[in-house]
This record gives sequence, C-alpha cells and structure tokens, in this order.
Amino acid sequence: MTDTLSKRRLKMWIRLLGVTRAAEGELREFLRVQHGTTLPRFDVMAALYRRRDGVTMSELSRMLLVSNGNATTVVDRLEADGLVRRTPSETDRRTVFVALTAEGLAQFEGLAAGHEAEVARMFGGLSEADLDALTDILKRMGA
Amino acid sequence: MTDTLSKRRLKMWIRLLGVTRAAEGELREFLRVQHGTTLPRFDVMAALYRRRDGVTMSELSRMLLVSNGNATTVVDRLEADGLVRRTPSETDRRTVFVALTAEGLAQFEGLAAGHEAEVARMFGGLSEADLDALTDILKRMGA
DNA sequence: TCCGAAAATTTCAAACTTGAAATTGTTTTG
DNA sequence: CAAAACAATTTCAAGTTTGAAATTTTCGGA
Repeated sequence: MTDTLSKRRLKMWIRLLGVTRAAEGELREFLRVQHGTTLPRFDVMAALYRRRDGVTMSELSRMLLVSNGNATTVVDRLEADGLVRRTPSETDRRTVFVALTAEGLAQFEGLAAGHEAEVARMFGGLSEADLDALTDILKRMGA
Repeated sequence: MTDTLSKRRLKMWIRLLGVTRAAEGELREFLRVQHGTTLPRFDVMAALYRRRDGVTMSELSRMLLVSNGNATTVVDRLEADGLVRRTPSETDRRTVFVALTAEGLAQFEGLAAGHEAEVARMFGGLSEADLDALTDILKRMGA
C-alpha cells in the first residue's frame, strides 16, 4: 500500500526539517566553540556583509525571514558590541540604515571562511549533480 | 566565472534555509490562526502521536533535535493544559515517560489533517519525480 | 561493597523569537 | 488643509531555545 501524494509531501517535509535542524545545530556549535558567537548574530552580519552599503531594519527582517522585533533586539546587541552601526535616513525620519562597522566587517571576514568550510564539510557527500538537482527543486519550492 | 564547489554548497544551504524558514512561518501562522497553538507544541504532540505508548524525555528531545531543557519546558506547558501526561518509570527512577492524554490525542487528531493539507498545499508545485529526487538527496544528507 | 563515572531529568540565566501594540513620521484623499 | 490611511521602527509580554550546572539515580570496577 503506497502513501498518498499528500503523505509523501508530508514525509518529505519532515525529512527536510530534520536535515535543516541538524545542520543548524552543527553550525551553531561551530560558531559557539570556534568563534564565541551565535547563529542569529551571524545571520545578521552575513546579511549586512552582502549589502555592504546598509539596509533598513525592514529590509533586514525580510531578508532573514524574522519579525521586526527580533531584528531590533539582535541589532541592539550587535550595536552595543560595536559590530554594527545605525544611521538615520536623511530623507525619511522613520527609516534607519544598519551597516557593519569596520570591527564588524573584520570579525565577519574571520567567521565567513570557517562557516563556508563547515557548510562544505557537512554537505560534502553531495555530488555536483546532486547540487544541481537540489538547487533546481529548491528554487521551485521557493516560488 | 563559475563558483567553487564549496561556494555552490554554501548557496544551496542558504537556499535550503530560506525554503525551510518560509515553510515554518506559514505553518506557524496556520497553527496560530486556525488552531490557537504553536509549532513547538505541535512538534511535541506529533512526536508523541507517532510513539503512542510513550517516550522518555531524552528520546523526545533527540527526536525533535532540541535540548533537554527545551523539551522539559514545552512538556511542562502541555501537561499544565492537560494534553500530555508524565509517568515515572517503574524500573528506573531517573526516567519519565511522556504520552498524550485522551484530550491531547483528540486535539492532535484535529490538527493533523489540517497540517498535512497545509504542507501538501505549500509543496503542491513538486511533481512525484521531484519528490523522489528530493527525498533521495535528503536521505543522503542525513547520513 | 563502595566509589566514581555515567545517565536522565530539571533548573537556571541569557539569548532569541513572535505577534501585537505603541510611537513617530509620511502619504493620500476628501 | 485636515484627517485618515499607511509605513518604519521600537517596545512589550509571553513563549521558545540553548547550554551549563545541579540533582537524583544507576551502573561498573576496584
């Protein structure tokens, strides 16, 4: 007796969640042990590294798929640690731009190589064909 | 100029994380709006539904890939709401078994169908061939 | 047996996260 | 123009999550 299509989608989702959580756990441990930082802090810094000239708080929370309130607290902490800077917009007084400080940029560059190596290690079992197939499917899932 | 293999793995991971977080967000909203509950509560109840005769706290946190302390907190709340029951082991006084109560079982059965439908809806764009390919790759990622 | 290692769970502080409400500012529209 | 609608951010309470430490119990070896 084979599963319904709906049940197969559910099982796939459970497996996807398992893989993702396991990988997140390994990255969290890597960041904690090797660099004394956390995944949410890394995520914010990575987003700011990708958009070097600064993003608004709203853009940031959309990029990371977290709530505005969450972005505020993580940025608060990074700002208190001098890794990130808030700059009010000249043209719209509601808006704030966030960007890495020089110190934040330096710290992130120290993290990024290790992070990439860790990800490559975790998914080292995937061939290039696997990567192609997976990326293609994920693109369609995102749409 | 093509990416290194390592960079391609990183991009795949970022995409994977995005898809997973977006799907989690939709499920969270579904559970909140339609059923007044949360994802962590659902996850615990689903694990207990799958292992109907009960699991230890340690098994539970291993199944969900969360810390022991986290499992304790969520189970505490579910227990206070009468949806879950703790039973001390007869043979090992360190061990506690957790199981759904009748009320918890009934509530979960009301949730599960909607949850499955929601997952099926989110991933409706995937063909059976996609599901096969994805499941195969995810299995190898887990190992 | 007795003791130290290991195991199961809880406790705890700190951080993270959400979603709603509050605040402040901008834009649209009657 | 004034008011209402809309937008960006922060604040807040409640819940979630982690990782380490504490507690209790079991187990293995001298």
